[in-house]
Amino acid sequence: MKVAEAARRSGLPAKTLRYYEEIGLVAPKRRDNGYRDYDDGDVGRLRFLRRARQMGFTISDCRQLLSLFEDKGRESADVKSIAMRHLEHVDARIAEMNALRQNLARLVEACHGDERADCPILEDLAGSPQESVG
Amino acid sequence: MKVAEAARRSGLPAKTLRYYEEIGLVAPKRRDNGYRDYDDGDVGRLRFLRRARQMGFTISDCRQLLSLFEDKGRESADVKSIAMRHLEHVDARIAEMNALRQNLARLVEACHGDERADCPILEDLAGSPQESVG
DNA sequence: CTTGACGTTCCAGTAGCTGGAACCCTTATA
DNA sequence: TATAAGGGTTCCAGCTACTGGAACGTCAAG
Repeated sequence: MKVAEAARRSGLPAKTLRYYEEIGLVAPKRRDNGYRDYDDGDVGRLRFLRRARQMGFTISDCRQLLSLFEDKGRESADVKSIAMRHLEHVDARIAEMNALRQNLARLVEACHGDERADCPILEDLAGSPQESVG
Repeated sequence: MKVAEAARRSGLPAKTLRYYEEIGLVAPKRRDNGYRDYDDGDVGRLRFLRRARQMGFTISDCRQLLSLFEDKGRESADVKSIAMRHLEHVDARIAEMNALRQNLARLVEACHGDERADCPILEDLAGSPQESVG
């Protein structure tokens, strides 16, 4: 099938399919006229990539996961190790975001938000003059 | 002061100071020899930017916040509006991340992670063959 | 033979820096 | 006075993971 059909079936934009070929993730055959020719296996790999990306795996992770997916002699420990590393990364990000969120919410609440110039948000960003920067 | 000292006092890398000048955020004077010459006001603006960036504001938001910071006739409502929009954005991201985290944790738990090829993580990423995509 | 819908490649841009090359300025020392 | 060290400068490339667009090729229908 041509790129538009593979895009429809995989749920990814055609542009992304071309990009994935460029970086060596999914390389379809070519027809005589130069058109890409995706088969069901390619579509399966593309769907796999779409879901892995949705889960937040990097392209580099996806490359390894896809290779494990194709390798019938794989060990599930290798897959789990990638997923666990990613989970730790996600947890760290969530913790950061939550901390940041608390700060931000506190400032938003403190700001009266009217026509006056006085603003705790700006004051906080400016910081106290004697603070150390290290 | 020269760029290294301004970097030290603001807590930002010298590279970032040059970048911020390039995009028109903080433009120090120049000495005759072409060296950047930061004053205390510049350092204040740089610290402000560092903290705003730490809070997750985009450079575009930072530009507006900095301009409000400098404008003594500002209305705090304008600051609060930017911060609230950012807070909503952060909340949305946190919600996404939490959902993703649940999925990922479930899969990691389900995978025995040993020498066997069988792996629920890969199965999930591959998806059920009859699932709809469109 | 033209039109239109597809396909192709290649280049640039996104956000926010970061690294590095090639070169300039200043000061201290041999 | 030559030179080396340790700043400074500019400019270009690269990072992630695409996305938009230009310029052009291919194919089926009218």
